[in-house]
Amino acid sequence: MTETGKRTVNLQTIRRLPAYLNTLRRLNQAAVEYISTTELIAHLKYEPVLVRKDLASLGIPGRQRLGYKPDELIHAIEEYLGWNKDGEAFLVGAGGLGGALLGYRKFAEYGFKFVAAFDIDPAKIGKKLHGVEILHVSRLPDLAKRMGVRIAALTVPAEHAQAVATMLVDNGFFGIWNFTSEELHLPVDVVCHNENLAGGLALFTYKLRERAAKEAANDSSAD
Amino acid sequence: MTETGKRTVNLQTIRRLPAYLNTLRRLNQAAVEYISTTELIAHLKYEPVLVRKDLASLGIPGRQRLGYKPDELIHAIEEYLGWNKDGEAFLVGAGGLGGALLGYRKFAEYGFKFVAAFDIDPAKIGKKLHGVEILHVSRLPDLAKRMGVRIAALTVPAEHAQAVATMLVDNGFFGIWNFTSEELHLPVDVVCHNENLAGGLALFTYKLRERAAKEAANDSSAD
DNA sequence: TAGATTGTTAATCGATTAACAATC
DNA sequence: TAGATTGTTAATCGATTAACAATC
Repeated sequence: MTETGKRTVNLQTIRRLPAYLNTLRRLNQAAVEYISTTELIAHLKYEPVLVRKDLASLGIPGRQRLGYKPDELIHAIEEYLGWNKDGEAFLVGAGGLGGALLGYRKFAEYGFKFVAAFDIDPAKIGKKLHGVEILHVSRLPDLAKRMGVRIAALTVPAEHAQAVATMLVDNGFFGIWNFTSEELHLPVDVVCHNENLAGGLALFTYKLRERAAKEAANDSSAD
Repeated sequence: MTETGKRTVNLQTIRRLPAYLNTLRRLNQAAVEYISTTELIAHLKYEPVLVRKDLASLGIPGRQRLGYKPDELIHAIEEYLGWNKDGEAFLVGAGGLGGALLGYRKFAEYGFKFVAAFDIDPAKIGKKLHGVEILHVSRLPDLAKRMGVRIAALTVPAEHAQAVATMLVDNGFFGIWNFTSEELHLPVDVVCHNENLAGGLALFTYKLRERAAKEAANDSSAD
């Protein structure tokens, strides 16, 4: 029974950690010695208990009446997420979304970096986008081997997603951050995380309709 | 008691609906008369029960032994999400991510359209990005009124997010699709949906670390 | 001491999955 | 009829919230 007991990581906690990290870093510049959940929720709008539970899972203790030491928390979050050591990834598909990701400044703060970008469009090859050179996909296998990169963000058109993903896996990649709307079929030991923009839009428009319905109900009851 | 009973919308179902919509549309081109959950899960990898529950919430019935009529489902999903009538929105912040959203083809399929984009960078004003003209933010209030647009996607730098959001609300906007890492403080009747890219990265890198840990465990037990 | 806070255990809520009945 | 499927009710799982004890 090699370490089988502790199975309870809250995935939503992990989703929230970067938000804590952002606010903590900002507040830390003011060089405060302690920060309480009360202060945190003034910026993030979570329930106080939720924050304390989230922070508790980092394993670093707060001090009653005072709160937590911000830099301790910051380190603990970075450690927990593995954002303390630099992660290098390839970007495949240097279109609109791909370009946006290459230009996304915050990644540097999170210890994440795109070291090369790939495309098949001859017009793009050889050009630089936000300081990252765009290469032809045919060069990917060789470069991946030489640079030891085995993680990639996938921002190709949906119809090529599966083929490109398979190619990546065949070349030893074991982590794919999938920004396409395609559900990828991959070996079980490959980590794949789907971003799903359409799902976000669905939720947003649904909330809008709900609001509209509520408003209509109020209007009719008001006369 | 005006219609208070039925409070149980599954938000995760809503998130998944676009995935069904995509596959259904594609399969519908093959002009099949019926499609079963068995066929759907060959493309999407959800549990069969989950699919049936999701589809059940649309209120349209399937036929035993056969499945569902794809075009019926398509219409029902569009209706359910409000994607049958065109939604017009402004985009505020024509940087990398903003540009990517303007160029995102799928939005058209979802009945969603950006009719104007705004920025403060003089170098961008007047130019067109993916067919959408970029205007100075100062023109936003007037245009919003004239065009009747009250929904916006927010892709400005984090430090301006709150100010711009407040400005939007002051000008009658009631829907904000927030792509910044900032948690916005807005009146309760304003619908705000956060996209949170950093949270996605956190989840992805966490899964990667988990995989690495598992692999290390396997390696040591293998010798 | 009184009060603000952490931190934990139990209760609740929401979503998924299991079991199975219904039926074409 | 047998078999594949829909569709529903109950069980389970995971995450949030409520209640409260501990303490500086």
